[in-house]
Amino acid sequence: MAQISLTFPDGNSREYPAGITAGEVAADISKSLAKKAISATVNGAHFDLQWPITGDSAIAIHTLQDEVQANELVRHDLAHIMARAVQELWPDVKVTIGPVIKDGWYYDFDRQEPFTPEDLGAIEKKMKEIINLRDPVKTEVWDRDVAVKYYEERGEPYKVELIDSIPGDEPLRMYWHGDWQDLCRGPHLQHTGQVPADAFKLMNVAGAYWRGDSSRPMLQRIYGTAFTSKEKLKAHLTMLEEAAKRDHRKLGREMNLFHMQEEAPGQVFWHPNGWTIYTELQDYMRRKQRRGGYVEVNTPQVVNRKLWEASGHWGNYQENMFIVEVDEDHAREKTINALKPMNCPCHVQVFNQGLKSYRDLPLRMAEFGSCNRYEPSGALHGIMRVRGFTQDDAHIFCTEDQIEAETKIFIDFLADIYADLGFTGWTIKLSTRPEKRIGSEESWDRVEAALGNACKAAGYDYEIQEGEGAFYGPKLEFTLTDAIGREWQCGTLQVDPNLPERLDANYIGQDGDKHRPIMLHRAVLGSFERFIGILIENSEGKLPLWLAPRQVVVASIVSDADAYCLEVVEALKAKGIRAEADLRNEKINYKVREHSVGKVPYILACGMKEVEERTVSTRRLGEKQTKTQTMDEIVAELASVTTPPDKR
RNA sequence: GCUGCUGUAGCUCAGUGGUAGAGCACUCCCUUGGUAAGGGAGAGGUCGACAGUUCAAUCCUGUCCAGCAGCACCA
Repeated sequence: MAQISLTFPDGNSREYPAGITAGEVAADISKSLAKKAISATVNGAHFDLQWPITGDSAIAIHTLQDEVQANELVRHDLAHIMARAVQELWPDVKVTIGPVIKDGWYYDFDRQEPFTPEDLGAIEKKMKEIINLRDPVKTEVWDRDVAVKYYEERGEPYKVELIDSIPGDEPLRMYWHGDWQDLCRGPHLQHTGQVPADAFKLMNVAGAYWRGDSSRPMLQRIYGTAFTSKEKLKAHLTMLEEAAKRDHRKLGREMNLFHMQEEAPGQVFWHPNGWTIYTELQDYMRRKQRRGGYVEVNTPQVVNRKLWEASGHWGNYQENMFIVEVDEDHAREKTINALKPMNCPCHVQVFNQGLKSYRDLPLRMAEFGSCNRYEPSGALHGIMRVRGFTQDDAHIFCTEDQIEAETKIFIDFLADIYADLGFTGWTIKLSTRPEKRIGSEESWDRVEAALGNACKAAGYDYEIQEGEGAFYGPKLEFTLTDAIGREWQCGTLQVDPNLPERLDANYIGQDGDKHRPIMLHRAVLGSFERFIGILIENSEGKLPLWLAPRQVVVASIVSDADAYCLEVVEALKAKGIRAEADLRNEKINYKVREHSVGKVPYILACGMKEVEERTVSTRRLGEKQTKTQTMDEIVAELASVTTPPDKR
């Protein structure tokens, strides 16, 4: 038999007969490795230990210590083990697919009755039994016809459909965990006992459409989370609890920022505290935009359907619009309007007033545009996904030649704002031409290149999302990473030659002829509502000083200090600081606790000592240490730390 | 929109086929206390809405509304 040479990660290589499996190689190295080995990477691809190696290769044998591979295998085997457990408990349940996802896996089942939380407990118990069986994992390559026939006989239509969708040249692999069998690409562990039995947990059940298609049957999806050790599972569960503490819906209530109620689903009732954040952020954005060369406009909320027909929204977006019918007296027919879901058509109307010259371009037209969209009920989520919201929207009217420069200017503008708001980690994605599109290939070539070049010129890399652009033009998406690693797509820049065409926008060029401008739709925050939700979750409610709704509370320790507390509050207010007094008949411990829970960044306590010395006892949120400062000192300090970043 | 779950006091949640309870918050009283909950008393609810079953429904059934998780959606 031919010999092959296998090179190990340490650079050493050994000769083996061709067709040897990674498991046999592990056994050749040591008995303990043979036992601990879970899989192997051969020439960069991840295989299980049963896979024969046919040529010279670089090989690395993995154990549970190799986090990346171990997580994948453990989660993948757990998906199979769970499916087996479910079928052992309820033999009539049909299996579908069960992939590995971030932090775990899921498996979709077709079953008449819903799974209950008690069922999850039973499944988990059964899974542990299966793990303890230490059933060897076996694999075979099957002929398509055999596999189809097998699944047809077993009444597993979903598997048959899956086989049909696997390309004909791809071998069909079958895997066994004991007697239980599943169609699977692999790789898998040596035996079920290699799964750490105390490092997984079934999380929840939810509906999911077969193949992600809302016109197809809804299946029941069970989610699980798994790691390579009990400690890592525990750390993950703790992290989930931490994330729950940041929930903006919970903090919004606790900090008295806003509420929502049945009569206005998906719309926000902003309370004084929340509205303070909103207006501070908006004032900041307005200052930035003015300095960034934008003109600000404001356009109507309720607009006749004629405009939406002309813009194309009536045809493409109608089910997402609030339609308003007005039955005017003596009118022959009802007037039909729609609440604007976007600002762009209205901005073109402003652009179209008066004849524009090439000298007017680029024209950066901004609006804090209040929009209403009839979002599907299931999509609503706190203030993050709402039906009424305000965008930090702008449209840049320009020539095609100006796209690159305008894009670069925008990226710099956005980077500056994200930095001011405390987000340093963010990425750019460039979405390119989709299959269904308008416009010439040459124009797509030029515009996509312009966006890419602008990113590079601004000093940023970007990831390409092939085919994800709008039908009329490519776009950039700006995604920021929050304090606990979650990603939020906020900023966007979209190239649009279509709407100016539909709404007949034009300008007089240097040549004296009429020309069509291009529109760049762009936003930095996205919507104020969603962005404030992100700010709350990112900061766990401890907002930057300049955005904190209540910046200082001056709390009296004894009632004889009340008058002095009011004097301190007045001195702070005179500097524009949001200060209030807490003169309630409560102990200082109580007041400190309450305002700490309420995320007030500064608590100034005053007793008779402070009254006599004209000082305050300063305590910053989260610090146990207090410090005594004179009134002048604290007023100056707060005036400085509450200054918005663009005014520093 | 789809599947499942949930809806009881301002908040967090118990509970029962015979019209309801706790803790915190709130109001009042006592207490003037030095940096994360001092003590006492009181007030507060058409039990999400509408139908049905029943002598009787907050509880059982149905429809609707809203929320939660996931899916789908986010021209």
